[in-house]
Amino acid sequence: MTRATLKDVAAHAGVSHQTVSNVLNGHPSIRPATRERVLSSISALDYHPNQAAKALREARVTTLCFASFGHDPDTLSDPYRNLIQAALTAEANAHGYSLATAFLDHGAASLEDLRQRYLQRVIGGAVIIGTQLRAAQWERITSWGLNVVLLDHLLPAPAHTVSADYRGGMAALVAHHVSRGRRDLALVLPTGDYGSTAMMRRDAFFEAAQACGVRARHVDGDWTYAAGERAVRELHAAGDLPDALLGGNDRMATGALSAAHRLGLSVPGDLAVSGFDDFDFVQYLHPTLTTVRVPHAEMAREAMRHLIALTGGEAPQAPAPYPVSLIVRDSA
Amino acid sequence: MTRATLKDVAAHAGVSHQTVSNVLNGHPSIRPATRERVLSSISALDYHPNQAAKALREARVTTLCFASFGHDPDTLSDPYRNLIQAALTAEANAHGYSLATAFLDHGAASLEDLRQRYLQRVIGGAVIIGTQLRAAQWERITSWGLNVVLLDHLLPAPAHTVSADYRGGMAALVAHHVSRGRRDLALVLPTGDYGSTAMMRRDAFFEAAQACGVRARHVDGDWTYAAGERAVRELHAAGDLPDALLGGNDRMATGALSAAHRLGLSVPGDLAVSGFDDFDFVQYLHPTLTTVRVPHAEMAREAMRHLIALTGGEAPQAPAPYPVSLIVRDSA
DNA sequence: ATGAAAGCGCTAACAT
DNA sequence: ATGTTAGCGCTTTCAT
Repeated sequence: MTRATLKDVAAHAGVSHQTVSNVLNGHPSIRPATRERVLSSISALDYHPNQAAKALREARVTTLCFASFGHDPDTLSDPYRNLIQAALTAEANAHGYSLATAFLDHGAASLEDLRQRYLQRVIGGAVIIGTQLRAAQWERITSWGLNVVLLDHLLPAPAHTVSADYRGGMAALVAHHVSRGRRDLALVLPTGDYGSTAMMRRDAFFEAAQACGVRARHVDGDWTYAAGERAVRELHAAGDLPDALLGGNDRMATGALSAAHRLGLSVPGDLAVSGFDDFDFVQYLHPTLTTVRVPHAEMAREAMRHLIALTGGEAPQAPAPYPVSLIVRDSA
Repeated sequence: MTRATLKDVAAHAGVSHQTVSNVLNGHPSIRPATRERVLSSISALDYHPNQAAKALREARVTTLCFASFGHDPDTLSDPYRNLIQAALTAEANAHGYSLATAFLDHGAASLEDLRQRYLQRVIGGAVIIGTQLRAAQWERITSWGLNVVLLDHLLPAPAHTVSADYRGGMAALVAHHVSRGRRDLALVLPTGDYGSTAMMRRDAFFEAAQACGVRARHVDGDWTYAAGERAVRELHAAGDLPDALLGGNDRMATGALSAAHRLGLSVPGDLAVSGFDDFDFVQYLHPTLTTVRVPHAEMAREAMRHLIALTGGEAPQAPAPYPVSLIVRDSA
């Protein structure tokens, strides 16, 4: 079945193809009668504009990209990604853009792939989840000229970033643990590259703990369930278990809970455990998880709006960090 | 910065633009010397073909679509979606296609959106997760002429489906529960529409239970954590708790575990709990979850290969159901 | 083995 | 208010 083109509609309505185009693009100075005739021809022929032709002629790209890290199933299946993807897709579609996906890693090939898609006009911009992005990679990407908005990353302008008030969230969390009598806090987070919010949260953690006069330590962990479990097991094996373990995300907190169960530790009796994100499933853990809620979906929508503005040549204002909130449940 | 076109490369190499095109598309009858010259011009000018122009001229679409259900965070954040999306993306990119995403629901708008994208030549085909697809929706989609491959759905040809051996998996699972002394099994699954694998698994469940001579019942649940929790709570409230609860997926099993904890039931002592999927996080539940592993990623790759073949005008053979395997852990 | 001409479906610029 | 001409960047067809 060969689909109708502008010309077919024009012939059917007895006007020039340009008039049809004008009607479609809402141009002024079209006689109502003509407009009516064109519109009825359009629906009679079930005409739909060819986006490829439009894109070529207008020299603009109608696909944007969502890039995130993770090849292993554990990282891939982080609910975080899904929520963000859904929000980005909805926002992009609402503005007439399609959203493609890219999965990055720390090798050269995945970045090269993204660059190819940019140079071939397949994608016009990208929202990148920054949590695992390394400084060198960021520099490469910016050197291409691709419009990029970073989620969960904090870099000075001219970078475009959307982030949450992790500093405030961490301060509230530490205060909560201390108010419950905890005096020896361990935070599991990746070491973090320049601009990473992990770095910022770690700093906020130490500041807050120091202000409260309690012991604070940092344990390295790469966001996975396994990392949370390992952290607790190693601290326990070293005979230096803290009285509160702060997971840098809900997955690591889940792993920590699991390790506590296996070691026969009671939570929160022997060890308080908290997370960061507030994903759905943490209400179904045992015990239910105390965590910091981060408005990932709203942040993603803002990032997409920002990207679309950039793509349209605007210079949108940097959004303020999004407020987070402490959700107290049973684990801490 | 304006990017190089075929003409620019041609001028730089001192040949016609057509010759450059021939070199790029690996046409025969190009003198090695010419070819060399063209290639060096290409890299000198950092030329990259414009996909929009190519797509227009070749009248083909280079973007495929991944469509799945779910607007609520619980469904959205099912790890299932992520694993499948990553596999589909990798396979699509490997074949030179981009992958867009669509989120469907049971309203008319989301399907209309998909249809628009098809008619506007934005997407050339789709892989759809069938678990929540209704018969009426499926009929609408097929009426368009869009190439579609269904994941986790079972419809007779000419539908294209990729599925797993759920029947065999269910039989093995029931046999396992019975071998551990269970005599009263409850399965939580949606009621399921025509072609849904939920329907097939439910049938297999009753057949297997009957063959073993044990009691079997079906409880309605919509794949969410909340549904699993509700199932256990309601059975318990009714004073007719089974001795094994089979979650139709890992999320519902997780919810069931949570309910058991809150009701003070020991697992697997008072109640055995099993899942279906084998996602990463079920190893971190307490107790660890006995489940049936489904090779979602491999199935997704096969679905994408199938779709790409369809898009290329081939008539690929229907793949056999993928084998599943019982993973015994602590919960059953 | 290479070049010239035509046109995919659309919009921008100009003419009427 | 509408029609005509030109061309986005590429590939297909046909000449040379």
